[in-house]
Amino acid sequence: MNHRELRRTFLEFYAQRDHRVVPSSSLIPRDDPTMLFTSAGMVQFKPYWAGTVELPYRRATSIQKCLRASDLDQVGKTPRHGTFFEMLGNFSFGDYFKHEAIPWAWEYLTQVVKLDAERLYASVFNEDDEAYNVWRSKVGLPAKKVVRLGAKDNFWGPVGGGGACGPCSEIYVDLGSEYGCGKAECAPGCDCDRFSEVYNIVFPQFNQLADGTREPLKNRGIDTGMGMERLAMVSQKKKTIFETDLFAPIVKAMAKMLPEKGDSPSKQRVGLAAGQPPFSDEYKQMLYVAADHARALTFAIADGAIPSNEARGYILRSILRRALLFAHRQGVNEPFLYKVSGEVVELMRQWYPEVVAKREQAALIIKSEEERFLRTLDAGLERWQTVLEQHKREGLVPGEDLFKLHDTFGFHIELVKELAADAGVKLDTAGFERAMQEQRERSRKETFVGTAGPAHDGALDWEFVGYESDEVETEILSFAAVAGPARESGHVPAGDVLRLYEVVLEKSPFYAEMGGQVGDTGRIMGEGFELEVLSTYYKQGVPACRAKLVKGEVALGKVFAAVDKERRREIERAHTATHLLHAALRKTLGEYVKQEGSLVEPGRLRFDFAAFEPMALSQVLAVERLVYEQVVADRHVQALRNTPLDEARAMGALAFFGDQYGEKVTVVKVGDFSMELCGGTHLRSTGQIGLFRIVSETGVAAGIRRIEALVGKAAFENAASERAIVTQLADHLGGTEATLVRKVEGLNEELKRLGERLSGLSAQLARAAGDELAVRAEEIGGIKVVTGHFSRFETGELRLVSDRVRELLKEKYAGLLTGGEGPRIRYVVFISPDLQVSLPAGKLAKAVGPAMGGGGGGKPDLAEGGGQLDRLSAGQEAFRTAVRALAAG
RNA sequence: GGGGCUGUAGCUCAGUUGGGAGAGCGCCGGCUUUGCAAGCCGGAUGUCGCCAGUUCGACUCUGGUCAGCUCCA
Repeated sequence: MNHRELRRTFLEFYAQRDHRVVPSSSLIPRDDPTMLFTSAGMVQFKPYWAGTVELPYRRATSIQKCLRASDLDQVGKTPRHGTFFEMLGNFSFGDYFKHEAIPWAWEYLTQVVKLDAERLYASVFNEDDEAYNVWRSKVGLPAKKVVRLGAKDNFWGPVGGGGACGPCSEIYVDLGSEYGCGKAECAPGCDCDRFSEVYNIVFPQFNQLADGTREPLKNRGIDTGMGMERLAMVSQKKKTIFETDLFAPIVKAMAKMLPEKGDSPSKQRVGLAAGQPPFSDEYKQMLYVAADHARALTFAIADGAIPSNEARGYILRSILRRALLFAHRQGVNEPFLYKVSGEVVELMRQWYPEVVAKREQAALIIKSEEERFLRTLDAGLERWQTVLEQHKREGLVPGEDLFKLHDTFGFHIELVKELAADAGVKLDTAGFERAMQEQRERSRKETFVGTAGPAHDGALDWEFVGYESDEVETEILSFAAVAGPARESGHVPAGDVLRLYEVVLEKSPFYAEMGGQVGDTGRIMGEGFELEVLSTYYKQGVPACRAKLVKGEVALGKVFAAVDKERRREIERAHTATHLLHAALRKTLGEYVKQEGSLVEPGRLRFDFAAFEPMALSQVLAVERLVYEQVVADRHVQALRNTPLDEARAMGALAFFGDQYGEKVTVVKVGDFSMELCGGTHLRSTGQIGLFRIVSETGVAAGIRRIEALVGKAAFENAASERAIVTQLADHLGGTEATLVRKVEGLNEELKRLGERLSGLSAQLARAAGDELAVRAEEIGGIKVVTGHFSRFETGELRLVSDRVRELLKEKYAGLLTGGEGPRIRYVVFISPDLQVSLPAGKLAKAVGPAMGGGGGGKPDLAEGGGQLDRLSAGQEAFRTAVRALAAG
């Protein structure tokens, strides 16, 4: 079956069995900081087993985009490893269990995909007799084809920091003994490539808490995953996933597109253009690596990730770099992945409209990242050459240098190993590991590591009431003492305990950081105690207030909670303004403007969006004007809560980041100007924004622009201080505000003209002074000695004088010229070339300077220094004495 | 969050015991040529990332800071 049929038949198979077909969620998991990328099909369903949300359906099936970088170094080297993959899955939430899931999986593989049942095997968890019996009696597999395995292979999860987990049962395909290790005991679960796992059926039964303990799941059920790529591989009877129709068109297009270049190894390829390649193994590996990595990059970027130097972005960067390194070894030295990305889009456009929509942006981002890395690659290769020169003789490159290459130039040890093999030198890898270990410890030591335990057990019944109220009488449901970051706790006097707590309220008016809007601060007052709330954030799905105890002792029970109203209003100004800005950008630049990220703080906001080029000043002004119009029109801000997602879409509300929203959403409408999905807090009407000012428009990455703006009081202060500057400028320059610009331009020109005139005049004066000094030179023991003081000359002019004197006296001369009006003066000492060895100017200055109450130094022919005017004659005397001493011999 | 490297003309970069800011390309003007490619002559390019400190004197040394690259977390 081709990949189209596999997708269609799988979804149909389970749809016929009453499963809701759910679209793939974004590769970037919503509000789950423990995960960088969606790495399994079940990620979007995690809460359904936990029972923390209402179930919209009890059976679901999906084809989920996934990305795993954990086996990055295997990709391209083995038949079946990849970073990006599609996961086919069927799911049950408190509905059917092992008795249905196992036979269905078997039926799909044998009846629909028509895999040869003879080659299929099953595995179950050691202790799972139930699953074992289903395989034996219901499916009818003989005992020798059902293998019992340990927790390593057949106990699944949890994915991320915690959640659903349980035993699993897997279906393996025997690819044939030629793939195997040849050992007699080779069977499913063996490390070799013979038995390939295709269908993994997980039975989520437990909920794992952050501390590692497990409790029974509320909705036990089924969670399956079948890698699209491996399924295609066995269905299409290919040796590797890269030969399936998921990769072959990409690989083929790439082989055509890579140019024959210079004297690179790629030149040796024969028959490439015909697409019938006798590729070398290395070349083939490079194509596979690039095909996989281009898929990962294209999809991740389409979902909003951007290569960068941290966390998620860094994984993308590593992936991209790896592809380029493989290509580089094959003689490819220019950006090409971005073109491959286009092929990826072509192949997948039918199922993933989001990659089509973002294709230009993805290509742009990949290309600029490729260009950037090719530059560092050059710098690193240069560094490698110098290191190589230094250590070629002993034939061993020290660990420190290896670390440096890795640390500073991003040259992974694997790459350096290849380079070393070419150059015939060995590497001190032990020393390298030591240096890496040291760096790890340095980092760890400096990093603040989390707080003690969780402040609650995750089963609290709380409610956010901050949309309506700033203050509320409520209860503390749970609290726990926490350690502060090193900085926060650093100044606690010895013996005193820093009194920081995490507090969970039953009805909380405090907005917890989410969707770019920062968390609230405020106060919580209870019986005999008072807490100052420093920040509010979600911890395991529950809003927690981080608070400092300012009085008494914390206790559960009744409290009065009050948000810092003024600060909250400033935040809401920024948030409502963000919506206006977003809409104004779309009206000004075009509907293609897409929000990429946003930060909402008291009085200020940051808004990142996808755009192709910097905004013109006129566009910035147009956007500001549009926002202004909405502010003065005082539009009503309306929040439609609990709107079904489909309905919100139908209304035309802007939604971003794929489908990371729940089934019920809040739509925020500002008049008829803006409509977005948003869970944040807002003003009642736009007039409350007061003042909105864009303060910068910059680039943050290829294809991404960033606008920073101020609102309310901060905007007012900003305008006020600008006016103060303009007024001051006008005062100083003696013009009006209207003529300022012309005035400054004029001054600049005049300054330049005066400077030119001055340097011309000084040159003339210096020349004349030199003429006179040369004539007046006194003789000391055959050496022509020149001294002179010029109160209006600086060092530069003094040097010009000395140049003229040199020109006239030719040889056997020594000069000391001083300048400045005092009390501090400057001097230069100059010596003829024939005397520079016996009487270097630098040495002379060391004698003259101190004599004048200053210092000095310089080169043999010319030295400079400074001193006091009232000790000028002492300096000149010291100078003559030194010359006299030389003359005397 | 913690390290390392880099920051000099529009671009690519030189610039060591701290002591006159440079090269190539590009740009502007003129000349030469029927035109083009080019050639010749001349010219302007600069807060040496920013702020402090040390020093008689800082592109150079020290500290801080910002930006880019890179590694670790």
